[in-house]
Amino acid sequence: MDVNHRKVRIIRRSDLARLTGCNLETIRYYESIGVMPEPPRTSTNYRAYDDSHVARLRFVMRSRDLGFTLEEIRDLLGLGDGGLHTCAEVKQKTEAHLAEVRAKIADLRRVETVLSATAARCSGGEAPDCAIIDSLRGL
Amino acid sequence: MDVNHRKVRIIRRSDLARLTGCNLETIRYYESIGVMPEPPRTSTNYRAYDDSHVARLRFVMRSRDLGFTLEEIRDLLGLGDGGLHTCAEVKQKTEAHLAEVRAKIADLRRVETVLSATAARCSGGEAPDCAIIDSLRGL
DNA sequence: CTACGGTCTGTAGCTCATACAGGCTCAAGG
DNA sequence: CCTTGAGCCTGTATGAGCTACAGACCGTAG
Repeated sequence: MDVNHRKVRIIRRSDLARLTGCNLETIRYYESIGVMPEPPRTSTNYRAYDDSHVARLRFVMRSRDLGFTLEEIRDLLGLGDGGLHTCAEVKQKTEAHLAEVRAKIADLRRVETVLSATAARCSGGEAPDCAIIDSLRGL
Repeated sequence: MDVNHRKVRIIRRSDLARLTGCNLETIRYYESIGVMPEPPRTSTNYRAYDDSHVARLRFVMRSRDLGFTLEEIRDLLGLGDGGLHTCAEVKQKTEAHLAEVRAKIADLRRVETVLSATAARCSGGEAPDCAIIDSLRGL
């Protein structure tokens, strides 16, 4: 009869951090900006999370890894005024983001080309003169 | 005999912004953090730049475009305590940065793969259920 | 009972800018 | 000469996305 007791065993903030790999303080930050819900509290005012919070935070972190902004994540979660509610809306957002990611890759490839060409021109000597510096100067 | 007069014609902050494409306020910001030097002032306290400032700011902006942080740029310019003074040091910094850029490209490519696969699975319908959301949830 | 560690809140700091308020200054037009 | 509008000056606020710390409270092992 204390099955209930076992089930209700709470997850503290530090546990949630450990379970998700999220920084402890970031959890509180996410709560403050509405990306994570305000959890129930213990009688002594400690945050009491459960499995749903773990899943939600993992979702948030995974989306962040994929480069979505916190605003977009709020949208994806269907929160806030402009929450997305249909699959079509979510797909549209995802594709827009995908386009951004591809543009960023193209940018970085240009950067890579310039940097590797620049480094290759460098003598690597002890002198303060440097081909890299010169080329950054646009000489 | 007023050759000197012609030579000393000053570049104002707005001119520097126009010549480099840098935002007006950003110039002042760069000065405050030591990436740009404090220029001489006119008798009425206006900043008085010259060609060397134009070159320097172009160097900074080009480096920023290539993804160097302002801290790294300070290093490249040989400023501050840990200023780089030899070609070898500069080359080392450049190659480290190049490695970061390549890592970032690899990251983004993974993101691209996930996002495009996810978007492809989406029905795009009117329903609130969504394959994208589900896959972000890690189901 | 006393330590030590975890939690609470609020707030400051970080990076890389951008923007605005309120006060000077400069150049052109009347 | 005076006015007017643009441009400059300073300091400070804002933005995202966190991170960190101070000072107070709580909880548990020894």
